[in-house]
Amino acid sequence: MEATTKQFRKRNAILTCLRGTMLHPSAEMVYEMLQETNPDISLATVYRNLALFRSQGLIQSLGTVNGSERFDADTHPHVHFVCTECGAVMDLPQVEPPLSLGAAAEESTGCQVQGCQLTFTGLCGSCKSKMKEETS
Amino acid sequence: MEATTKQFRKRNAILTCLRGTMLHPSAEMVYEMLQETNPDISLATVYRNLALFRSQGLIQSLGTVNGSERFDADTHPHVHFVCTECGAVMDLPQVEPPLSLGAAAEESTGCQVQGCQLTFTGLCGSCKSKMKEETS
DNA sequence: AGATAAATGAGAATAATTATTATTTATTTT
DNA sequence: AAAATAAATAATAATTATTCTCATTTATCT
Repeated sequence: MEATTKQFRKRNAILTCLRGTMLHPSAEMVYEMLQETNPDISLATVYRNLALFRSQGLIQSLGTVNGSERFDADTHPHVHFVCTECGAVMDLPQVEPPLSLGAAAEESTGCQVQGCQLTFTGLCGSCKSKMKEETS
Repeated sequence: MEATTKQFRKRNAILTCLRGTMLHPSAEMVYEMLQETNPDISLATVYRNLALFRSQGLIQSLGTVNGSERFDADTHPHVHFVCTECGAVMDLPQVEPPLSLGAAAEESTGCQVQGCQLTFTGLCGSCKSKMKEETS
């Protein structure tokens, strides 16, 4: 038990970090968040384990925002919003992912659909406010 | 007229190339496609002008596939499919983009929605076939 | 305990993209 | 039309995110 836990201490810290945030962070962001509690984890280990988790289906990639790949520990189908101003990525739990469209896609193209990603882009609440201030 | 045309000869070649393909190419792919007709265009010029076109709203980015950003000269809302095996990006004109969901997103979050991107991932027809062969 | 295997740290290597600078090309001014 | 100014480009250096390498640590198995 104790030994087993210790073996994956860093690995678990990375997964726990990702599961405990709503920021949909990049590898670098995970690394920085871990500095407080686990300053002995290297950036390479973060990258390595994120790749591992993804290959295991434990996490998903949301694509890149401003050049950096963003990750999500929630692998259930759900919709995202990306702020083009500040790069924030957030869930839109109020919006239903249109999974039914996947079947239509398969029928019409002969592709085999495995995943679906719906992302809205625009200005988040706080960036929208800032824009108004600057104008007024 | 003549002079004006000449001034933007390379710029136009890049936009024309993107408008004339269904491949949703990367900057590198555009560069390679242009080699036949415009071997004197440098890769930097391709990058520079793609960034310009995007800032002007003439083209859109579809995000990165296998590390490279892909572009689309069709800025109307439409759905895409990305093959996780070969990296092909194709339109799914049969699938209606769920634009109405954008309003719901705005109401529930206070964000200002400006764009919407729906992408299905999986195996394209030809990669699906190859998989079957290997299994049989 | 000794041998084997897995995980990690540190930094080098890679690949995509962006920035810099000199040069070419076009436009405007005189 | 010549000179001056501005824009676009080529070539390449610089940057940034990510991956790879390898020596070292740490754990597991015998």
